[in-house]
Amino acid sequence: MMWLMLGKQQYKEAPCSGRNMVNYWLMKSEPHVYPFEQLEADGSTHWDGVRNYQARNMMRDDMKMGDLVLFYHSNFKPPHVVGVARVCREGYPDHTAQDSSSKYFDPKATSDNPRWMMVDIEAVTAFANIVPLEDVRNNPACEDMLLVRKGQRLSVQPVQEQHFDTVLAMGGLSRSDL
DNA sequence: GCCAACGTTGGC
DNA sequence: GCCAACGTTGGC
Repeated sequence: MMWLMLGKQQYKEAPCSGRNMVNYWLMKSEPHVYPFEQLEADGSTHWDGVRNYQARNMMRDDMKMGDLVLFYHSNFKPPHVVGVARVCREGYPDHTAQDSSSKYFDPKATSDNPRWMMVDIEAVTAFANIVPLEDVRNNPACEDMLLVRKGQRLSVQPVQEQHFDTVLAMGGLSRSDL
């Protein structure tokens, strides 16, 4: 079992070593900025603009090809999980940090030290029905899920396998739909 | 719009 | 290394 520190808090994470091991994640997007429907239309996208070190470190070090991602719509009523995506390119520099015309520009980022990283994800499938945050919170099986932890705000976060399966089922899907 | 929770910055 | 000030996230 691996342990991961998030701020001052420590929590358990599923083992992430081993060649055939699939890990699970949740990524947040504001639907008025980049909705899941856009990912489906695009096929895949690079996840630029993350400017948080913990999220960066996970994209740089931990997210692997084939890892499955719960796609979450934040700043929406109701906030909800909308579908499943998959990591299709592992961590590499976020070029928008070096683009002075980008809103994600960071003057401290250079080609020698890009500072911020991203991954690519591809759409897998939308849920049959969206899963509101409140439903996740009210499901005892999701009690320990990071998403429903008070004060938690990471835009990229690890998900335990049993939580992934639970949310998938709440969305009306099963593994055979992926 | 409010505000709790958290992260970052920078003076000391 | 401490910590106050500030900025951001994101649910409500």
